[in-house]
Amino acid sequence: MTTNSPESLTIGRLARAAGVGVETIRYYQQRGLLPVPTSQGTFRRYPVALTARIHFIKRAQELGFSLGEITELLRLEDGAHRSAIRRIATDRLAQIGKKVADLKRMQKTLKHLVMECEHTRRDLPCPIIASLVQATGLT
Amino acid sequence: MTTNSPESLTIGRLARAAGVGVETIRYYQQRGLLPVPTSQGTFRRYPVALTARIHFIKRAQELGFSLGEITELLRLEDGAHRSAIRRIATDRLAQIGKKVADLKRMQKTLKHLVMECEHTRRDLPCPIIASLVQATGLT
DNA sequence: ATAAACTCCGTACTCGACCCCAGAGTCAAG
DNA sequence: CTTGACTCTGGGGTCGAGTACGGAGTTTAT
Repeated sequence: MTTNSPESLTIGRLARAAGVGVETIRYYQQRGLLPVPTSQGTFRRYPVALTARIHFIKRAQELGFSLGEITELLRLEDGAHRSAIRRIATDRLAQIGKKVADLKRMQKTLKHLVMECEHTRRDLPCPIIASLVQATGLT
Repeated sequence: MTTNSPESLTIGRLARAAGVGVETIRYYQQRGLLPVPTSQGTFRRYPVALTARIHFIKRAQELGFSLGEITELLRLEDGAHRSAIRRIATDRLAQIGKKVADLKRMQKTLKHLVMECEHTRRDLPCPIIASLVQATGLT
């Protein structure tokens, strides 16, 4: 009996099908993102459809959602609670906006410092270090 | 006799002076960012000047440098190796640029999805969920 | 003189998203 | 039927930047 029913996969095959590691699947089970099938043999069998769920998770991660937020999204997966879903997305957007602003501020300052450093005479103190030392005289 | 020699502080006073926790100082010592004074009594005494060093660290962190990078910067603190310092800074700039690009991509996709979701009829599936379920239609 | 506050030391825990390992059992192919 | 690839359970480790804790000793203020 080659139990090659295309309906169900072992965890390893599911992992390969979904492009993740076996440990990732176990971890998602632990976190409640994936169901743990009741094993009828010694080994558990996973419906092929779970690959779609894993892809969902991965795509959501690419958009920067945490596994906690993704758990929420999966709970609302039927799409019935649109406003709740939108809230999760807009919260995330706010986080992203804040982070981008922070990074741009850093970027601006650093760019400025690097340029200054490139154009300051060698016998003067490095402006990058100087700006970090700032008011208080270090060294 | 108030033994308030203004030259040296206990770790707690140094921490308060620098605006960090005592544990942070110990952690920085462990990481080699701060020297461990040889204690002449039972308790160690810290020169006031160390507050400047801690401020240096904190300001560098605000620019997004990791403690590892800051260790490097402190090693080059004399400002003699300007090109090495610039390399650290430009490396960091590259990281920031990459991160900003990533975040903007996410932001764009998410904004688009939220807008779509707001303007799609209630009887149709939520576009946010739909986009996660389906194959990657994201940039 | 006594209590509060502090210091030292070491260890362990936090968060997030996993990865790696060991040992025992099991399944599928040749 | 053997071999090798797989699965199960359970636990530990990783990274970064700290935070928390516990107990013993010490200093300081009253």
